[in-house]
Formats: sequence, structure tokens, C-alpha cells
Amino acid sequence: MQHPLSLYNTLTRKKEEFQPVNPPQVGVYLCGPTVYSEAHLGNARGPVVFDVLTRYLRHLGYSVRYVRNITDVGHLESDADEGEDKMAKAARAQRIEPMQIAQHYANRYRQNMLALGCLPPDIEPQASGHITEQIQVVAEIIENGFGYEVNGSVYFDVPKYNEANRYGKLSNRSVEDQLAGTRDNLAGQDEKRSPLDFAIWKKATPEHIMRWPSPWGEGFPGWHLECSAMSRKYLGDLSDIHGGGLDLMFPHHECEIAQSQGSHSHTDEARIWMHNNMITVNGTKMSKSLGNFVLLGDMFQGPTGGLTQAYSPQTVRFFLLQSHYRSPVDVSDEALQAARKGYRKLMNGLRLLDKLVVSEQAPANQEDDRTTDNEQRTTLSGDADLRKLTADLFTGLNDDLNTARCIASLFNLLRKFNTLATTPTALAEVGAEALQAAVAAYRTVVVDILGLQDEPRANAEQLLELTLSFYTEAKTAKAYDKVDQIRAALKGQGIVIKDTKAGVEWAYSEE
RNA sequence: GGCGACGUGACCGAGUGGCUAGGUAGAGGUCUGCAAAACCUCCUACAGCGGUUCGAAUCCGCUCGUCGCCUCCA
Repeated sequence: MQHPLSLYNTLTRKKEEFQPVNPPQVGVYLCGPTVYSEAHLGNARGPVVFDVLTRYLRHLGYSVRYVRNITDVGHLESDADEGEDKMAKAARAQRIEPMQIAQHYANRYRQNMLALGCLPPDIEPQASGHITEQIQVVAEIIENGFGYEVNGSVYFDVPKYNEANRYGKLSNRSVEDQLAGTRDNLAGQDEKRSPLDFAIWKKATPEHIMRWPSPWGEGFPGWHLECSAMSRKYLGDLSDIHGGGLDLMFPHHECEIAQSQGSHSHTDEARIWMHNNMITVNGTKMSKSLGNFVLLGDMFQGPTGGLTQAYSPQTVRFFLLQSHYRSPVDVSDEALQAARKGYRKLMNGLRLLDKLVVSEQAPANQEDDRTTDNEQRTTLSGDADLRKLTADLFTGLNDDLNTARCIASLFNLLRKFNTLATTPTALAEVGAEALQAAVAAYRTVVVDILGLQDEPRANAEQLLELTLSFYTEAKTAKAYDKVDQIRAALKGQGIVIKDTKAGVEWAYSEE
């Protein structure tokens, strides 16, 4: 079946119809977090978007291999920093092993992503486990003449590379412009032949804890290298889709492309490069360096970072999906509260579906000729409407994964469902087949593709207490029918009622 | 300075040459013991100024404003 899924490719600056390199296999890579601190809301957008992307690709019938890495090699905080990296810094502050830091935050990250409804990636490679592969890429780059070693560090020769390639093709920059705009006050540049060159292997200073042996001495890989190496290892020289936040476009992804072209891969690493936009707070980008971030764990729990209350993971997921991934999103209480209501409305719709499923209606037609009956069914006035609403669900998704439009059409379909559920005459206008298709599509899009699920809100113990109060009332009134009924119902839930001298209590059934 | 986004109704947020998404909030109504939910109706916007066009929120120009990347960042 043809499905006109098109995706915006940063590399070509336009929407392209999606065609896998090796159908039906599809390789997707998302740049994961550097695990040295708690994940914030901004960190969630890429994973949520790519979760929907991979879910949708699977829905379309592709066999997807989704790779989302964990960067646990302590990269330097900046070129100006000598020897200190993020992880070592955090480790020293907390007096523990750097790998403990990495493990701790990687665990937390996975918890948060799972809470947000993101399916675990198929492969979650860690940079520290792929040092050999990264060294290999460095060696290839040197072999191809695009890398040079200075004092145990290896740099990528950007001007040399630019002679035959275009460094800057992803982020639309020219080497000339960049050279003109280079700041000349950066420290640690003396080893580089050009200010544009970037480290692909860095010599470890004595105080640098995370270090590995290499042909160039003890050191650690450059901060763009792991993605190139791991993408190639698991998705081949050319993957289908590679993504990350807009702020990764330059230099991170630009360098990745240069590395892959400069290595024996000789490719752009991925055919389609996708970038999600930033999340802002009061119009300003949320970032660790600015300190204006909202931590995911915190916002699930209670007020934090300017928000007056907690927002559930599913509310957050819905909130993110209610805008298109390439648009910036601003967070606020008002926006989140509106999202929460919308999300619950969608969930109530989900619960309604069971009541709508193929009612055996129109018995009046029973005696009609069967063919005539079918023809009537497919031409019923309500059908066209319903079929259109159903088809609309996928229009937005196919247009560069526009979840905002998809959600809007879900609400349109839901309104129809609500009407059908309360208006028998309207229901009679609709054929069972169209209804069934619509119901199935709604469920598929909400649950399987958008990955939204019902979050239990009711407190079971409180509901139980309420039931027990009715039980007590019935008992007092000697309404033993009622009493037995309640006992039986609770028994069915694995709960037994105990009438003690102290009052009514309950326990889990031991049967 | 270089490159690039964006400015939509009370709020959030799609769309992008004619058919005026959607959610939330607000007003009125149907339903209802009271509610809730649901449904119906209303509030109908595209920063400003020019231009192109039969027609622009949508294309072009200018102005104003906001933001991002160019340093780690999702």
C-alpha cells in the first residue's frame, strides 16, 4: 500500500517522501543524553517525537531498528577546559566513580522516558562501550588525510576536508564565513591548524579520570565521534533517519557528517536528518547552562521551576505532541492545564469506544435482499462523514509527522463518536463497517502511534473505603441482599470483608 | 558580526493564495433531582505599513518585536 509519508530533511531543507535505503528495514538513530545530570523537559522532546516516529513507521509495516545512545564518556565542558569533564566534575563533587554518575543518571533517564510512554530503543549503546569503534573511525580519518595528530590529540582537518566536501552543508554555513567570524580568544587552540578544526581524539591530562589507551596515547574520544561510530556499527554506513535537537545541528551533527564522509563510510551517515525545535520558558530556551530548566522528575511530582503544580507524564507527552516538532513550544501552567484537559478528553473517548463497537443495528432491514442492504449501508449519509474523519487522522501524520493536526482530527472524530453514542438516530445513519473502522483507527492512533495511555487517577483504597461504608450501611439496615452482593463483588476483586468487633475491615483474600 | 527561525483570537497551538484546524478559558442553550460528561450556538484572529493578485493571514519589500545557532546543551 502506498503511504505518502513525507519528512522534513534538514540536509535538503524540504519535505521528502520517505523511502528507506533498504526496505522494509529502517534504521533510526536519535542522539541521546550525556548522563551527568537529571533530564529536563527539553530533553524529553526528541525522545517523544522519535518514539512516535518509530511507532508510526512500524504501523506502516516497516521493520525498524531504533538506536538511542547514552553518552557516558566525559566530554570537556568547553574547548577552554583542560582536563576537567562534566562527569569527572560531578563525580568529584559527589566523591564517587564517574561511571556511578553515568549509571545513576542513565537509570533515571530510562525511568523518565518510560514514564513518558517512550518505548525502549532497540539498541541503547553507550559511548564508553564503543571506544574501539571510535578509535577505528579516527584511524580511518587519518588514513584518508582528514585527521592529524598533535601531542597525543587528533584533530579533524576542516579546511582540507572542505576542499572536496562542503563542511557546513547541514547547518548552511560556509567555511569562509565561519573563519571570518571566529573568535580569537579561545584557549587551547594552539594545537589546531585551523580554528574550525575539531578534536576527534583528545589526550588525557593527568587529572582526567575517564581515559582509554589508543594508538595516540591515553585519551578519550572527541565529542562528536560516538554517534558516528555507533550509528555505523548498528545501522550501517548510511542509516535512514538521524535526529536530535535543533541545537545539535551545529556543530554536533555537522561534525558527524564530516567524520562519516571523512572515514571509510564516505556517506552523510544518514539520509534524512531531523531536528526538533526547542522548548522555551517565558520565551527563553530551557537549558542546563541557563539554569531555567524544569526537571522531568520534579514536574511529575509537584510544583517546580515556575509551575504551580505537578503534571503527569502523559499530560506532558500530550502537551509535547499537541505542537509540531519543528515549532518552538513555550511551557506555562496555563498551557499545561489546557493540555491536561484535552488529554483526559481523549482518554474518555478511548473508554467510549467499547460502547460504540458494532452494534447490531438496523434490524428493520433484515428482510431486505442482502445485496441491497450492503449497498445501502455503504452509501448511508453518516458513512462518508465518518470515513473522511477517519482518513483525516493520518493526513497530519503523513505530513512531516504533524501530531498537532493528528490530534485535532482525533477531536473531530471524537465529537462524532460522542454524538453517535448519545443519538440513536445518528447511529442508525452509520454502517457497522465504517463505524468499526473508525473506532479501530481512533484506538490505533491514540494508543499505538501517539503512545498515549490512560493514567489511573482513582485511588483504589479510597474507593474500597467508600464501598465498605455502603456495606456497613446495608448491614445496619439488615439489607442482607445488598450485603451479600457487596461481599461477592469484592471477593471477585480478591478482597474479603472482615466484620470485627472493632468495625469493618478488609484484607486480601488468601485463596 | 555571520547564519536561521518566528510574531495567529483571552491562553496554547495547526494551517499557509479563495473552502475561515483543534484544545483550553468565557457566554448562552439542550439534557439533568443537583451535578458532571456530552452535544448545539456564540465570541472569528492572523505584529505594522506598503506592494503583487480578481482575491493574502498565506507571496514580495520595508519597519517594529521576540528567539535560536555560531561555546557544552535536546
